[in-house]
Amino acid sequence: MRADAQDNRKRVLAAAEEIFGRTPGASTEDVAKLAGVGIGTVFRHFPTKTELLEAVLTVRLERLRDRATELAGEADAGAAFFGFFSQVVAEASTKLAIAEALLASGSAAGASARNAGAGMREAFGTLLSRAQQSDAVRDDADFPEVYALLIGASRGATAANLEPLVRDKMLEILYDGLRPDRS
Amino acid sequence: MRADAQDNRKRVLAAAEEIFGRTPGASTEDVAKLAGVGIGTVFRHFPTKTELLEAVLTVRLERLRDRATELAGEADAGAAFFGFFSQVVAEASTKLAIAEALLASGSAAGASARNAGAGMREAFGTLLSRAQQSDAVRDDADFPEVYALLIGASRGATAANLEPLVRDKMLEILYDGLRPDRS
Amino acid sequence: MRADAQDNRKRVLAAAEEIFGRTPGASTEDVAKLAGVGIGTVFRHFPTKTELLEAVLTVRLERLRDRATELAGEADAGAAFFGFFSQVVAEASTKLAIAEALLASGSAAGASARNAGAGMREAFGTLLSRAQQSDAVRDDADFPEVYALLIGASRGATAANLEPLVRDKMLEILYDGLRPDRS
Amino acid sequence: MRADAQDNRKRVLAAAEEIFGRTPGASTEDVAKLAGVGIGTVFRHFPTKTELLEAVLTVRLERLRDRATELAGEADAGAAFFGFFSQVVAEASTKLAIAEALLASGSAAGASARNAGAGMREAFGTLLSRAQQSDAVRDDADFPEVYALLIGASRGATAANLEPLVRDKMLEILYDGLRPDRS
DNA sequence: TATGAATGAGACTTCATTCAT
DNA sequence: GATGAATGAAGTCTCATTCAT
Repeated sequence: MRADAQDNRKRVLAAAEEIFGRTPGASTEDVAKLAGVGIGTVFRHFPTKTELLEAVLTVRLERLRDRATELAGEADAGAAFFGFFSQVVAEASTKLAIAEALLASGSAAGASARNAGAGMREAFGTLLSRAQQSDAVRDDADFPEVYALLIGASRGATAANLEPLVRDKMLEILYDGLRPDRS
Repeated sequence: MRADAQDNRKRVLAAAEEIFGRTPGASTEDVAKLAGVGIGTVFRHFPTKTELLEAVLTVRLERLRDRATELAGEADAGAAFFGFFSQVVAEASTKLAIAEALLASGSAAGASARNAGAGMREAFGTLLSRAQQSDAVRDDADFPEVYALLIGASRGATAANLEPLVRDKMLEILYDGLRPDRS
Repeated sequence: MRADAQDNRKRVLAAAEEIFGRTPGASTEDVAKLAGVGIGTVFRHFPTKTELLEAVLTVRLERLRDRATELAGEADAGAAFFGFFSQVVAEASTKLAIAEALLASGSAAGASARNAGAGMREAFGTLLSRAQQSDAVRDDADFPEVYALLIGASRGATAANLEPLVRDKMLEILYDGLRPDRS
Repeated sequence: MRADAQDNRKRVLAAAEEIFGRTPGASTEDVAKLAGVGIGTVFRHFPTKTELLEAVLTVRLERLRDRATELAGEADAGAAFFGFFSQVVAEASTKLAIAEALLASGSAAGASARNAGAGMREAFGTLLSRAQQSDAVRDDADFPEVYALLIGASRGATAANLEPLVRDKMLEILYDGLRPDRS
């Protein structure tokens, strides 16, 4: 692919992330406008609106996966786990809007997004295991429910449009539930 | 209003609840078809798609409010609180889809839905206070964060499409966080 | 026809005259509301919106015909002619709106309105002849062009939404053209 | 704008002028069909039916303004004035239908049409003044009533669907009224 | 007869997608 | 490759007309 084509692809992707993060119902034309390209260019790189949304979601998920992988190398496993959890929740609103837009487009996420999601979940699973091994998280919490809590906290924070302070208090309650019994 | 008109109104509302619960992006025509009436009838009862969505959401919220009010009379305040919490989460998926559809229709919930929402929150607040007075829920948990947890758990369960078993384990963790310190 | 049916018919007609005079694009429902009857009643008396409009127009035209016939008996033929002319122009706006509504309904005026129109034109023709015989109007002005002037002045006054003063000055110019040569 | 787009814009405008001139209540689809383009194309060039109608009306008014301006340079001021008057009346029917369609679309003419109208009136005012200065039109006729006569004659000719001969006789009467007193 | 709820064709408008330039 | 004009299916909503109550 030519260099300028590469460039355009990136600009479209960035524009899409911004627009769909704000307005899940935005039109493809809006994306083109923000990216500063013609609408034809958007469709050349992403033959379908669904594919564009998937690409955006994939980028987001890969970023999270990378962050999780990075944190997996840290010494304090508990801090790594809870730090990642908090960060995901803090950044949730944009990503969720995108996921919803994708859903509304009438398609479950395609292969690439699914892969990125799987990678992210795997990395998060590692963080969880290590936190449990170092006694920072209770042992009887299995991955599915912890992951559901991550999703739920993200969505709760987004939907209620929580102030950071309230969000932190919500997470503190949740983390208390996740920590091993102190008795 | 005539009896048959009442009937149709109910059928439209029921159809809308079912359809939008499944497919937030559904068309008004779909609702009419499921209700077995002409599209004109839908618009006669709900002059705007937004109003239809609001009506559906209002019904849902009123149902929850009534349930909360009812539980507020029970002897075991802790059981009442956690029972309501669990029920809301269990039934969340449909209601959430409706709320999303409403949002996508470009309007914050109107007066009636807002009222019903406020009523529901108030009743839930009462359940929380009583649970705290009877030492079933920790005292330092204020309403905003607890409500955010309710929303979040609902959305998490819905989004992840959790099996009941996993959902219960998720809630168990959450409830542990909400209970007073066990030390 | 029963007395109350007669009554309803009149009320519908009056309401239609008022509404269509103001708002040529008004709906039949609006007429029913103003008349204080159900929409079914409107359609029972006037099976078609077009027929309703025609009835209204017919009433108007008959009123004008009667006025012209009445004036034909007056002594001063010139005063009668110009008086009628001025009155028609002054009252034009409502009637025109109705005629337009009828036109927009996609039908030339039907039999009854045509008859009433013919009657009115005939009476106006008599006024003109008598005015010419008494030297109040020039002899070389034939009916078609004088009638066109009547229509035109009516429409001009209506369209331009003239103040009465300007309208009178306009008519004065026109009347000067209609009077016999002053040499 | 690309050449082919320019072309289509013109074709749509021409089609609209023809259709709305004949049938004020015509649908946008009809315009598209006559123009030989998809309905989407009509809306791309004129995002609203109202805007399309305005554009058509503006074109018409600008044409008249240009003609008036052109005539203002002629030597015989009287001939210029009466010539313009006659031409406006002769071409009135189409323009009027368009103006009505615009009115029915629920909007007073927008900026561009208003501007064009003002320009036309100004140019017509100049024609009038010059005709008065050269004693071709009576001095006590002010602009408002003369303009009302122009509108009225146009509408009268249109509404009555006059044959050219009758129209000319009507105008002759009107012009006699406008000329200075011959005594 | 009166009522007003039901109907559905048709209007305007949006937007994902295609294709000539 | 890029552009943006063209397309038309689909959605929301209106309203003349019909029909059950």
